[in-house]
Amino acid sequence: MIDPKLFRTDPDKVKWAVQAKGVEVDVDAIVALEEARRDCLYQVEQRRARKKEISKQIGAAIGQARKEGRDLTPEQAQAGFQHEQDALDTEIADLEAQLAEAEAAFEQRLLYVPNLPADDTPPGLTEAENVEMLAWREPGRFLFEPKPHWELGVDLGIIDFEAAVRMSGSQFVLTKGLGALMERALIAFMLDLHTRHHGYLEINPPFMTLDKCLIGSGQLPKFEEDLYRLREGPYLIPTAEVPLTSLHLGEIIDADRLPLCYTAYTPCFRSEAGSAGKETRGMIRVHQFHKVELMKFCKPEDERAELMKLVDDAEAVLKALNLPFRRMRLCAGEMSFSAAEAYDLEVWMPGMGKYVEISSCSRFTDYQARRLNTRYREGQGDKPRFVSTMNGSGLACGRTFAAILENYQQEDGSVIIPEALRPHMGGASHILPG
RNA sequence: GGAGAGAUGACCGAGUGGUCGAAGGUGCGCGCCUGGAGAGCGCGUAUGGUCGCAAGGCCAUCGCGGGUUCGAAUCCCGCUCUCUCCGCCA
Repeated sequence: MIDPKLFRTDPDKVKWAVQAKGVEVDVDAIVALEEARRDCLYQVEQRRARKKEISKQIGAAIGQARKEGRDLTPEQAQAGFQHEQDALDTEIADLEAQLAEAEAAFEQRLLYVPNLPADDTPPGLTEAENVEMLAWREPGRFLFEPKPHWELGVDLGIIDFEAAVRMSGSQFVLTKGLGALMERALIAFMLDLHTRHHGYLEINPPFMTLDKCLIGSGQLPKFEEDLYRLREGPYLIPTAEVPLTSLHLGEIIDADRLPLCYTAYTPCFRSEAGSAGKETRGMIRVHQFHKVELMKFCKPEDERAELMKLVDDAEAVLKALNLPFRRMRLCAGEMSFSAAEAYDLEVWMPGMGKYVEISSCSRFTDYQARRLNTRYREGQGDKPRFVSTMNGSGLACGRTFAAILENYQQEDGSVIIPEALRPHMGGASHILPG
């Protein structure tokens, strides 16, 4: 969440942010709730202070009497205060109810307020306003008509949509043979790259998570319908971002440990509500896919630089696989709810004839850290401050798999295996039809 | 799933109704001492909220949520988690 104080100190900035992201939030109503909350709090605290004072006096009187050897029962000590205490009790009970209501309403609304975009975020609400930062490698020229990956994969016998749909329903996919091996190789390759060369620590987290973590990273309460929930229990993770971001829930981290860089492979489960019929061909949009995620905790002042390094780390995978891509800076409205600054990497898909998102890298300022209460301490005696969090795909494996098929296809329908993956595939160099 | 034990500050650990936000220790910071280091000595060391220009005041927090009481770390109820034993299991 954003700093609740902003509603008092700079409500216009919040209004600007909400509008920039194209979100419907009544900021004035939240400001009013916050004021009501504070007013109640003051009233309650004043009465509680008086109550405590009386109790202390009673305690002191009893103690004093005991010291002097007099006999003073608690009832006698309390006698003169009874009336005032009763009055206070009634008032406090009443005010506390009001306070709880105001607080709950305020906090509830706060969860629906998105993060503030960075000041230099390109304005806009749609994909068309995203800004291309760089393009790496021209899309390859083909002397034949390149096929989309769903045709290639099926023809090569390494993807089986029908079997997956039969056993699990629409928008599931299954790989087999060299296809399954290549997916596994991609995971291993990406993890090796990030751990050995980019300094990330590998994490193998649970694939189920509690709602507090989903609230922490910003998926809940707003995007409940996108998630799979186990019967009355935890949810299946929609991305490794959730467990990774929750790694230091409630902790205060020593500053000299920062930045903390983590990478994790996990499957991702998404209901993709509302996307039925949209781009459903192939393995681009499915309910379950593999992803290697990158995630960092750092100090606020390092956040921007760390994000750019993280984007580089994600791009390194595409470069190592020699896949043409471009880097897009997302406009305000295209960024996720919790993000302040975001870049998408889009890989060229010759068979589909377009760029497809394969990584999304965002930084979240203290938005997630505030919800998860993850802080750091600069030095002994310093106040803890919220850490900055960021993450990015490095990369989505299914889409990378599809991109390899499409970019490495040959006229005879075979696919060359990228050099970088061969050590992970027992040295295989081609996937041949038949 | 069954039985038992436990959860206190960065850490260890005291505290079973009354100035307890919490003894003592460790760690850490500052100072003294020293040629220097160590030892020793002194002082200081939670978080959040709220009011205040500030100094500081006030409120909350001893796993979480309720209750009893004028007053709860301490008593009662529910929950969560950890540990031990039993059962089951990849």
